[in-house]
Amino acid sequence: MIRFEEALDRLLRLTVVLNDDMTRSLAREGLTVSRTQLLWVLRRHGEPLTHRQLADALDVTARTVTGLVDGLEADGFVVRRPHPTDRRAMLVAFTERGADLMRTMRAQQDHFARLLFEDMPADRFETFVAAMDDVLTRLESVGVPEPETEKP
Amino acid sequence: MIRFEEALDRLLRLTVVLNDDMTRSLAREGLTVSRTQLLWVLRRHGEPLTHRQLADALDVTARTVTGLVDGLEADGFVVRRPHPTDRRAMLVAFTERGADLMRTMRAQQDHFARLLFEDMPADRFETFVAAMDDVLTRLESVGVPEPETEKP
DNA sequence: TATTGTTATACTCTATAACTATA
DNA sequence: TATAGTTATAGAGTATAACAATA
Repeated sequence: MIRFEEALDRLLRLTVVLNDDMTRSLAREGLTVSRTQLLWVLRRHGEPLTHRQLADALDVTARTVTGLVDGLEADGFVVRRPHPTDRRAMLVAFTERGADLMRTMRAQQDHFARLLFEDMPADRFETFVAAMDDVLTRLESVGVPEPETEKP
Repeated sequence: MIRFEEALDRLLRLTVVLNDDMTRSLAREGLTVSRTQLLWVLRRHGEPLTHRQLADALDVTARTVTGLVDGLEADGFVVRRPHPTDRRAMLVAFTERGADLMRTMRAQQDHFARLLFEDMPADRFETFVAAMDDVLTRLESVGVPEPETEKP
C-alpha cells in the first residue's frame, strides 16, 4: 500500500519538474513565465484587453501589468493602443510576431502532451485524468482557490 | 476519449494551484518558497551544510545562497558558523526555531496529503501514483532533467 | 592556481502609495 | 468621487563579475 505522503511527494516533484522545464523552454524564446501567462490570457479572453482586464485575470496589480506589457512590447509580441471611447484606458493586442508565437506554442504543447501520454495504457490514462479532477475538486472543496485557468 | 492536451492542461492547472497554495501557506509563516527549499535541503542532506553544498543542491549560484541564508538567519531559522577545518567556508545549521518549524511542516504535509487522497478509491489512488511515476520517467527519458528531489 | 563566499550591479516580478488624466 | 494607468519606491530571487581570504 502506497502511502499518501509519497503520493503528495510525487505530485510536488512533478510540479517542480514541469515548472522548471517550462521556465527553460520559454527562456529560449526570450520569454518569462509571467509574460507568457499574460499572452495566454490575451488569447483565451480574446484581444484586445485593457490593462485592468489583464490585471484582474492574472490576479496581479495594475503596476505589475505595466511592467509585463512594457517587456512584451519591447520584444515586439504585443502593442498598446488607446481605447477608442475611454481615454484613460490602454488596449493590448498581439503583433504579427505575437500571434505567430501563440500558434507555435500551441503546436509545441500538443507535441509535448503526446510525448508524455501516448505510450500510457488507455485505462491508466483515463484513470489518471479522472484522479487529477478528483484532486482539483478536493482542493477547491478544502478551500484552496483555483485560479482562472490561464493555462495553455 | 479524453485527449492528451486536456490531460496536460489539468496537470498544469494542478501545478499552478499547488504552487499558489504553497506560496500562500509559507507566507503566513514568514517564509518564501526559495527559502523553504533551502531548509528542506538542510533536512534532507543533514546539517550542517556549506554554502557551496547548498548552492549545488538547489542549483543556484553562491550569490543566491548568500541572500537566502541572510534572510533565514535574520528570521532566526538557521545560523552560520565557521567551518572547523576550511577557514574559507561557512556552515549553515538549524536553530531550535528552525528545527521546530521543520517538524511542524512535516505534520502539516501529512495532514494535507490525507486531506487530498484519503477519500479516493484505493484502486484509483494506486493507478494515479503509478501514472505519475510513468510521467516522471517519461520526462526524464525525454531529456527533462529532474531536480535533486528537494521536496518536503 | 583553484575554491569559498562576499560585495557590486542588474533584471524580473511583485506590492503599496502617490499622482495624472479622465470618467 | 471613482477609475485607469503611470511613476516612485521597496523587497525577493536570480544572474554575472570582481574581489578577498584561504586552500
